[in-house]
Amino acid sequence: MAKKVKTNKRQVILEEAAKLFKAKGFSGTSMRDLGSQVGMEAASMYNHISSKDDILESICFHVSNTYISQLREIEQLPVSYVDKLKALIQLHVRLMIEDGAAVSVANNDWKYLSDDKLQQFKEARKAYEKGFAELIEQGIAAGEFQPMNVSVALFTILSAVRWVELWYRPGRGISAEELEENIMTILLNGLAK
Amino acid sequence: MAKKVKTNKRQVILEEAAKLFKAKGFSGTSMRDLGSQVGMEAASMYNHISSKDDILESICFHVSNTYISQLREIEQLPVSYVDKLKALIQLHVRLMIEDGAAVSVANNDWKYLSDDKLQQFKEARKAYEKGFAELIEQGIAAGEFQPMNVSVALFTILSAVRWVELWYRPGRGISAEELEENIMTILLNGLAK
DNA sequence: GTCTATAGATCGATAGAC
DNA sequence: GTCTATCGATCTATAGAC
Repeated sequence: MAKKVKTNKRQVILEEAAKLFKAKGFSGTSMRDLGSQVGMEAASMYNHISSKDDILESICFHVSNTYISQLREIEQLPVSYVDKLKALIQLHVRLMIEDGAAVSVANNDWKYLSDDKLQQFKEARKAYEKGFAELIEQGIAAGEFQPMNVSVALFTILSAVRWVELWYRPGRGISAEELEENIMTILLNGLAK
Repeated sequence: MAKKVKTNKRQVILEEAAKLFKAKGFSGTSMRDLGSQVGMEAASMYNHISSKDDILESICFHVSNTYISQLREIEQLPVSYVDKLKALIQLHVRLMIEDGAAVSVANNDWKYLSDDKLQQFKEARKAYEKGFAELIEQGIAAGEFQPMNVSVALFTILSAVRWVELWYRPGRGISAEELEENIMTILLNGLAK
């Protein structure tokens, strides 16, 4: 017997919630808003999720887990630091394009996580930033990058890829590949001639 | 008779509101929260402001007006395009450091502006981006910048300075000047050796 | 101009019928 | 598992005493 392809209703709720949270913020989105987007009464959703906080947690940790596991893979690649940095920039641009709403929520609404989950999320983010920073540090030590303040470099890179969330639309006349290339060129080679 | 130095209570409300909106978002901040921060009952603040939306509008348009008027000045300077770009990056870093809470609100909570004000704000932002983009375009035409996608360059620059809002603390062991220099170097010359 | 009290709307979440 | 109905809390804003 073929396994039933389960269109998990919880998953639908999480996806619509990410879109609404991105558009109106976690606090600005009511369970009634979300219900009408999902096609359900607010009360009915509680058969699939346990609370509004539950939704936020699922979205945020799904994103942070994805980033961290991908970083671990990139760290192990037998390539130059320049290529590792390129791979990371590519990762950010692609996650932003493929799962932009969830990434946006993890970037902007994580602060509404309840106490212990907030702590967990901050630690996950710190771990990610630490791994990323080490990669930059090693790249400088290896002579592949200019000597510079590692924190400034790290956050400049992380921020430079974040605007994709606010700006990118499929019909904008630029493909994901072109976008990655342009951003990488600016970050690696600079704007000046 | 000396003119009374007016410690405008409205101004205090706006400043505390910017801090709270930055920390908890516009929707996540209640008038009671704000009142207790200001040292007043929520109801009493309505003698100084007309609504919660009024507060948000004042903050957002104060910021957008500042950016636009400064851009107009920089446009008129008799210097190279590289120096104009440097002046703009400096402007962003300094406004972020000096008035970070308000800038943060204008960056993140403008979407809660009510209909007509939202329209106005979007137009102001578009005007700013247009002026900034033209500066990049002219710099490319003058041979000072690498030929590249102007929109990508614009938003990479704008984003690269935004993280300062999330990261900068006076005691972080880096001055505003060092910060500006580091960011300018990365954006103009790139990370690669 | 600040307060207490509260109107009126809306919030997250639950109870219980079906 | 979805609905209607509603609880109790909290929201913005106003009324009116002082």
